[in-house]
Amino acid sequence: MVQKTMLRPTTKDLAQAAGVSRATVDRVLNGRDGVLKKTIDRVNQAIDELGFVRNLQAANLAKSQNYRFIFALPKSGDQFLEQIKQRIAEAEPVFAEDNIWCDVQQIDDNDPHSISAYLASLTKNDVAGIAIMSPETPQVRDAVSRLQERGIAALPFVSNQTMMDADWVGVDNRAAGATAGLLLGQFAGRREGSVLVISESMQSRDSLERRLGFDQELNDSFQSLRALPSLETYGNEDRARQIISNSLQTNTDVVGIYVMASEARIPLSIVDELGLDPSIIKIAHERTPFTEAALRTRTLDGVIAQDAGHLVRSAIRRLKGIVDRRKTLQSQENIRIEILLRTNI
Amino acid sequence: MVQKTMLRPTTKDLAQAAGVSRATVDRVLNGRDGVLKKTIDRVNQAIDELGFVRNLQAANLAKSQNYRFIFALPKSGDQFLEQIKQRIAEAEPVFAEDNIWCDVQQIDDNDPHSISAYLASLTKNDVAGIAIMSPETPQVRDAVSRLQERGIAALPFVSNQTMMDADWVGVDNRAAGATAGLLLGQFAGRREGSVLVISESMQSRDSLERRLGFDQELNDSFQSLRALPSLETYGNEDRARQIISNSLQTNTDVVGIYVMASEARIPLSIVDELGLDPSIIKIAHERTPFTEAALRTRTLDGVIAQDAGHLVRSAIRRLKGIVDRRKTLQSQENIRIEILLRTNI
DNA sequence: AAAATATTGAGACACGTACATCATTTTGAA
DNA sequence: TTCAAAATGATGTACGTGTCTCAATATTTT
Repeated sequence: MVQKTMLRPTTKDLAQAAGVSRATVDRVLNGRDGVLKKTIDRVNQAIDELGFVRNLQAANLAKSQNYRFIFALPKSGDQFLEQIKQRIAEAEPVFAEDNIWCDVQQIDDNDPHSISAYLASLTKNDVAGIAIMSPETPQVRDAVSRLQERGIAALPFVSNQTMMDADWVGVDNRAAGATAGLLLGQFAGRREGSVLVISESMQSRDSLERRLGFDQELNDSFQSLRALPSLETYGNEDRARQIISNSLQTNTDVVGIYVMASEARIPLSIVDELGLDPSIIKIAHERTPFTEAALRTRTLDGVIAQDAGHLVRSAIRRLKGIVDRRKTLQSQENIRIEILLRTNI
Repeated sequence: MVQKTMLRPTTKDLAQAAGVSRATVDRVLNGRDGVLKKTIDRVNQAIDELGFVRNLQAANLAKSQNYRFIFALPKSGDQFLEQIKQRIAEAEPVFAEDNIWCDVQQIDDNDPHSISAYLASLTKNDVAGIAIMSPETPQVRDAVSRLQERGIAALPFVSNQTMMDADWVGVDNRAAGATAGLLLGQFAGRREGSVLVISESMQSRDSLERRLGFDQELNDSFQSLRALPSLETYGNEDRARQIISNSLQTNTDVVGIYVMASEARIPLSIVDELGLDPSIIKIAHERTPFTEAALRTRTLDGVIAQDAGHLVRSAIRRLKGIVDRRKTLQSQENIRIEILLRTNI
């Protein structure tokens, strides 16, 4: 049995080392009560000495644990949302072998009541965890807490959450805006002039934070550039055309355009129609088929992105980590602010 | 048994659906012979119909499969190598619960013979897979093939492999060099002048490919910039000081410096000593404590990096994927060329 | 001291798959 | 038809843990 000593210790070994029975080891490991503190310590000491790590696979098998996760996404969506759905679908067969099953549930994100009603309807039997992408409202906040009380893992996902809450999946939008500012400022060289800022709406926290970071960076490091007030398209193409061309007529010294919205296609097509000086620096957000193509054709100079696949997988891993009550790897779950240029698409 | 139908099907269900015994299902699933083609088809059809996915955890338990992986790294190392070792150590406790155990083995990478001797000594019992970071030589190449023949998963890691071989973990160094070129070119604005290129040695494939991409990008898009011949430091500080100051005296029109070596500290400190015009654009490779600090203090304008943690985890997942004979998620294993600016560190 | 309670032990079964053995059926060839 | 070979079935054990039940102690209370 020389080999035996090389293998990882089991609860049986642990019981022997601690001088207790397997039943007691189980009581300690799973935090059941009715065990003397002295005994608990003895077992924990043995755990350290042996370097015991529970076999998660065997444990899950015994519990017939399965990981059913739901991604609650908004109904109406841009290309970035499509990317996310695609990544979820892509991840499915791979995660399936790990006993992880993901469903997408699309919810009307304009109606906080319907979201919280949906969340309230979920049982621990239906689902082990849920990643929620929705604007932050008190209703949703409440529903999330109540989910957690019922033992369902819940995780804010990508969108619009307060920075206070460390427990979410997404990027620091202020830093993303600052990065956009730095890139635009540097790319503009020593030119002077104003910068067009286009967003879909300044209602969302995303937009506000990006704008904050962008302005701050421009103020700090590129004082020759002047950021104009945000133009809000409300997702309406006609309106977008109107306000963009208006603004370009009024401001003849535009040297840069920052498209803050995660749907860059409409604003950029309009800018393209207007036939501006190609030396004007254009920065947008999120990797989509459109922005990729635009980078290649040099219609776009840079893209600030968060990797949709990474977001999805990180959410899944974090949900699983919560269910397993285990430590997650912080550095892995830090979603990076990516900079895409035409050379590193 | 309403619930039962909602759970994932087992081999038992599969046997029933296919109208065969569990033993035959086992024969089909594990590719044993002595089964009629007709029967195999019937089982496969049932697999599709039921959406059967084998329970990897249960299978591993039954096989008492364990994943022992080795990272074979060079002995001599820069800060980037330190980063990698740190990430491996960091990943350890997290992967341990998944029954994955990683060891680091440091090898003299100047001696191809000692590497291949080491690789030849490994048994399938010792180790399930190995990630190898070493310059490409015929000896190593051979040793790797022989590893695979013996059923040990082997994976080129990070360094110096031919682009031909799709099965490796690392970034496209040509694209990384091009990205450095694009960033430097754009950041330099419309200035004209020459660009200092500093490397440790042009012997390695890494360096050659980076240089290739860098030059190509400068030629294509920034013709006002002229890249000087590579300065090779050979990791020697005195030599570095000598050749860098020499070059700067000869070329008074330097507007940018590209540090291609993964060890940026020495060249950049020297440049710093010489007290150059701070408007000179400086680009380096790899995230290290030094480059992070340099970005913050604006000593450095941009860093092209590959995420060490991502590299490590990707290698582990890929090795595990090979051992499990399962499909891996391509998009996940694509190592991104990261651009770090001071706003997105 | 007796009774009640708290703590621990011993053992069995389950989870889904791998793997082995032996029995039975089917098939093909002589 | 008969027999051997091939194909399939039936069944048991193992993997490491979770979760029961019931018995055996140890400790406290009355």
